[in-house]
Amino acid sequence: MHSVKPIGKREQTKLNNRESILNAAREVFAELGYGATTVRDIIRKTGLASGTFYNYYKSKEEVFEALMDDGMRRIRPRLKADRIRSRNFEEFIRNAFRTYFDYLASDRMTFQIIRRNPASLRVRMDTPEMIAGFEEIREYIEEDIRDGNVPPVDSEYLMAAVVGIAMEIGDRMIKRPELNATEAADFATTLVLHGFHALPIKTDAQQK
Amino acid sequence: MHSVKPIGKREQTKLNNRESILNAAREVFAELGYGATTVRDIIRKTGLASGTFYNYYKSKEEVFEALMDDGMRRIRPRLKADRIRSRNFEEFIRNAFRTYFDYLASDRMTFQIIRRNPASLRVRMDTPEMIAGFEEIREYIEEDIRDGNVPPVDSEYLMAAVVGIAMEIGDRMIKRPELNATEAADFATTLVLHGFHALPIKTDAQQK
Amino acid sequence: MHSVKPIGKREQTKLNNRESILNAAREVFAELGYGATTVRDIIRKTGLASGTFYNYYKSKEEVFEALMDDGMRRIRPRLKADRIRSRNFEEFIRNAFRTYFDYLASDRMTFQIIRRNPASLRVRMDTPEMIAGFEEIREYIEEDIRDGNVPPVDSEYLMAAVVGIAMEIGDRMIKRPELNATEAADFATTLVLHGFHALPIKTDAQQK
Amino acid sequence: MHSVKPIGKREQTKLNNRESILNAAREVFAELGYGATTVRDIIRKTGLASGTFYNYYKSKEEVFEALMDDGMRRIRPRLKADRIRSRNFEEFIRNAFRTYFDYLASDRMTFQIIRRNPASLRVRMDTPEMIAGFEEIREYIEEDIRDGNVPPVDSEYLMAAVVGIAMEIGDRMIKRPELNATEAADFATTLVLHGFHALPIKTDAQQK
DNA sequence: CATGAATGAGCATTCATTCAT
DNA sequence: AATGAATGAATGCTCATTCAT
Repeated sequence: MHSVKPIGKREQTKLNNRESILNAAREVFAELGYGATTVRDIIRKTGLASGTFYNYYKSKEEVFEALMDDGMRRIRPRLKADRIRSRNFEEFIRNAFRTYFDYLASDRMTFQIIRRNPASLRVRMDTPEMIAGFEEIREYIEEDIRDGNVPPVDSEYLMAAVVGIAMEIGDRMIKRPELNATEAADFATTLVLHGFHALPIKTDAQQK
Repeated sequence: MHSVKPIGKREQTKLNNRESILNAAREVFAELGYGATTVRDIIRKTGLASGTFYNYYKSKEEVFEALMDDGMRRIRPRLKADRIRSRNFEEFIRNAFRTYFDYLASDRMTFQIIRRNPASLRVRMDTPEMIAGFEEIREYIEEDIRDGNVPPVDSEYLMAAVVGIAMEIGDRMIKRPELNATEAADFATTLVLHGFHALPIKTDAQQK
Repeated sequence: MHSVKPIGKREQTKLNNRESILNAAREVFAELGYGATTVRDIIRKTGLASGTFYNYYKSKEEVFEALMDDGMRRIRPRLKADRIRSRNFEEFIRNAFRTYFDYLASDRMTFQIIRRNPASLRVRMDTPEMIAGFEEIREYIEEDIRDGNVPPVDSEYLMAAVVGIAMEIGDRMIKRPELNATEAADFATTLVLHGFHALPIKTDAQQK
Repeated sequence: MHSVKPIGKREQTKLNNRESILNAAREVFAELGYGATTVRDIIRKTGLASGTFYNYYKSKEEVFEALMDDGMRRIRPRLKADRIRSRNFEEFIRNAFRTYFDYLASDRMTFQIIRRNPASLRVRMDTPEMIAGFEEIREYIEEDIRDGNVPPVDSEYLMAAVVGIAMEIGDRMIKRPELNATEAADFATTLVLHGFHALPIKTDAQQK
């Protein structure tokens, strides 16, 4: 077996540069917050020449979008897998929350962009990839409605609720001293499936 | 009968200026998005001299914070009233969602700040007032736990879920052609109280 | 008698700054040529802060235009005076050329912008003021046509010819070791009035 | 029979590239104006790689010069022919103007470089070729002075006047709705030969 | 307390040019 | 000879902020 697609030195450099910029951006965003970050900050951390940056992205917005899309792109296949291996809506919701909180815990750094900011300004970008991800969830819901597994509810609102819960709980989760994705997923799942009075009881160990 | 609290001409001017700045800011933020707005833009719309601005606020962050706090300050008393007149947790949740979605519908403009942005960048600022508002909700929950009205669940996560649901559903609501705060409140309430299978059935009239 | 319009310190500064910028620009343009000059070069020579420049002009084009207009504005009244005191077209042409070449000789510097450039790039800006000046000449011609002093010729072309002659001869004049505006004016006038065979004979003294 | 000067494939490519660059430059200059045009713009329109450009010219100045020279080089032989076939100075002047205005009408595009510019900045480059062309005219004049056909006038000024008339009238000509090189040539010729009162009368057809 | 011009640090961006491939 | 990504100096310009009036 041999390398199917040999990569020239030029191609390699380009790949590396793109990667460098993304990494630098991730760090700077996490450090300074999105609003305070300037293109120059990213370039500085990159070590590349300023002109080079513009061969890859043309604004910090574009880098940020790439970063967000990157995250979403990693999640969506898992979400699709969740969907396939779940036997019913309950299971899908459970798996999806689990997937999301696990991912969050592992890539904590990217998502801390949100924090740090002096005035704690939170930023979220609805990139095409993210919107597509949300829509996918919505479609799953509609499929289940069609199949009679879910009552004919407002699928957009249900999706929104799921997303909102994931975001806010996820946000609190990564601020806690020790990350417990399972706990967060259980909480979110139960709430969506059965409402607050079915929520897991908090044992002493979980109190701070 | 006389004016209980006579206001000097100077005081009045100060009040007016503060108000002008806030209004100008609200409009500019809604128009340009938070990120793209500069202090200059706000000043320009104000008609005041640039130096004057700094007698009131010292950055766009501060104005934005004031704007957000303003909203929160208007909501919190209502939330407290909701709390008082509610006989149980269920009622409180219902009233709180209702209050929030009604407010959102009435002050749609301020909240559209979030939108508009070319790259659809969403900005949210966790001002002290907002955090306090969230904490208040959390305390209500804990009170109810202590009183045995609510099982001893993770109050922070429950609060986060409620907030997340309110935000995301609220967000979708104001994007819909006709605003229906009742519908949104019913949806959110039922989800939190009994889970998704109890959600209101979508009638034909609601489908597009 | 007293100063009718006392000028505050602020006004004075503004006047001075405008003047400084214009002077700096004139020098830099003369030194580097129009094309090679950058706004920063002008600012540098000015000594003012960079932002200050933009309070007065918003590009080098605008400064250049101001400079050109400035020259034209100084000439036009004299041209009008020439017109008034001339008893016929011949006299007007003679006086006008004379006025122009005199001005050129006195303000040689501004017009040397044109020169110096490595590739000897010549630049001319048709500012509104200049166009107006040309049109004025044209109108004088048309007036004379109406009055029967000049045959009904193509006034635009005649104006163009006069302008072209003035420019090119003027250009050669300021490059000569010693400026002789009278000689240039005589030459141009005779050519326009009677054609080349009536041109003044060049004496030995004038040959180089 | 065989090709007298066989051209290798390499030579052909080089010729093509040179041609491409010149054509691209002509278009870009006409579109953007000289000042606003960058080497990049030219390269982009060319389709060649940026490095390739530098194998042929080393700046936009050089390309512009080549472009101007190109025009001059096409005119000069015709001017020389005019000279030869003219029996006297009058005829030469007439033919020369005619040649120039015809050329202008046919290559209108190149000369519109001058126009277009937002601030109506007019650019003229005195390339060696152009200077040589002007000098040639001057030499013809001096020859005629030596031969006694023309009185001993200031040949530089006369040449300058002819050039100035050609330029300014030419400029107006190409701005007119329908190009009439004959009319322009007649006008210019008569002015130089006999002065303004001999100028062709403008018939009604020519008035707008 | 209002005013608004001056300030200059700092930013985004472009661009001519080089040079390894 | 052609290519096109990398380079980094340099530019135009904005902006928050100050402070004399």
